Amino acid sequence: MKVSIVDDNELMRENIAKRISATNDIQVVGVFADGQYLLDYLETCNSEDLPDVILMDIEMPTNGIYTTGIVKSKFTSIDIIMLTVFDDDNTIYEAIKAGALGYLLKEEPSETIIKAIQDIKNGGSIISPSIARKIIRFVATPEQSKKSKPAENPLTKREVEILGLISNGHTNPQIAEKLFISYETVRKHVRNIYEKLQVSNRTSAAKRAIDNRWLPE
Amino acid sequence: MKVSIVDDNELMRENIAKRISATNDIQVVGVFADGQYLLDYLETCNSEDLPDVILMDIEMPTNGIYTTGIVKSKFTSIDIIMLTVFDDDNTIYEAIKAGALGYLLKEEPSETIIKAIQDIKNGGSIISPSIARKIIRFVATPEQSKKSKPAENPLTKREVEILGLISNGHTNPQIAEKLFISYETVRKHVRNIYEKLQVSNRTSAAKRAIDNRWLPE
DNA sequence: GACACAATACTCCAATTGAGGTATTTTAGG
DNA sequence: CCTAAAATACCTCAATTGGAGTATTGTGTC
Repeated sequence: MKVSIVDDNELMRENIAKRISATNDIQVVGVFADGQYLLDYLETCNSEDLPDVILMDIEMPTNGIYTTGIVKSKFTSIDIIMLTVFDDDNTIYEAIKAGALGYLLKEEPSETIIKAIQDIKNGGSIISPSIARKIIRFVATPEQSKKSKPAENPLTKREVEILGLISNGHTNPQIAEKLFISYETVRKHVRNIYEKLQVSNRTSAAKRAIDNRWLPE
Repeated sequence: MKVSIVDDNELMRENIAKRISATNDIQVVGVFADGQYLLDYLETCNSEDLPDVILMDIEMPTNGIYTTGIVKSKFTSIDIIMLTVFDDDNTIYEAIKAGALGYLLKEEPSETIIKAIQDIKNGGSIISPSIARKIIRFVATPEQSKKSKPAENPLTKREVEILGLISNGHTNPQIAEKLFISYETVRKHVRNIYEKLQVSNRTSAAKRAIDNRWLPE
């Protein structure tokens, strides 16, 4: 299996290369100090010479996340494992979005890196435990709480109900019919809604309701 | 470290118990055939006797995902590792949502299970490689493509611009002023929008625009 | 340069909406 | 039981909106 390594620290990349090439089914076919050097190299490669797996550092002039995105878009068969010291949520998230299939901290022992390379071509992903925990937390976080917290809803139950119908594009006569109340009553509710929300038309009110997730899905 | 095991297969749970209790910092303090039995046990426990970690199977009368949710809500200090044969996306996702911090397939060797138990109290998570791959794919999937694909946008650039202002609650006179065009022209655009979208009021039009993500964020 | 389409602008009419009231009946809590 | 809030209902007037036209001026493409 052909593996390339990208890391701006010379000692580190040579060290990793030596450690993993001791395994007989792994062959290091390229060691680069920057993402751009890797990209240049890949462009010159015959497809049969392309690496199967790339171990990618992040902090480089042409950074590893950007490089990962380019590699995955141009060479879909190459799998990428991030090998870095970064463990903040955003870096992890961006790396995965860019297409990384594994994420290891540099502190991992050689056997783990080697297992990651082998597993990745088998459809598996190896992730350092502390990184895995952060990814799990990310998945467990409800969609809406990732965004800003909604404002408190000052409306009554009936008002929310009517605002929901407004948001769906219903007119006042349609709402009256649907709720079995008079047209004038609907209008009164609507005006009360406007006053509470400090708006003066139904589209603004609908926007507030949607933005704040006041309406049931 | 105190570990409990929940699995409806007697052979399996005894087997796991024997394998992990060979490690001297792990002590099996409860083995249950169903989630409900575990919950009953936890209720009777003094807090100092509660397990630190639970290995949880999924397929049981009181299923493991439900049980996980209850345990995490009542006993926040207990960490839960799923130990199961299920590897479908939805089961994994639901387990994580319920609060599982680790996810292992039953095929994993004893050392991996033991390492998972030790790591979890250290702030790490161990996930079987094939499961990890699926979680990574999940995180990498763009938010919107998890939902239905948006319809093709039949509107012109100017129409989209105006629909955007409508969606923000602007009136036609306000839009006219903002775009330096006449009020009557705005109304013409708006009517063209309605015709193309087959709607007859601005709130419906705004809803379509938002639902289909036609507007820039 | 011809042609389609987008963008601009206007008129007229009817329906809906927004803003200001008042008033009665339910509902929920103390 | 009493009271406050919510829900109901109605009136009036002005502004905005929606629907139906017509017409002129870019703009880009073949």
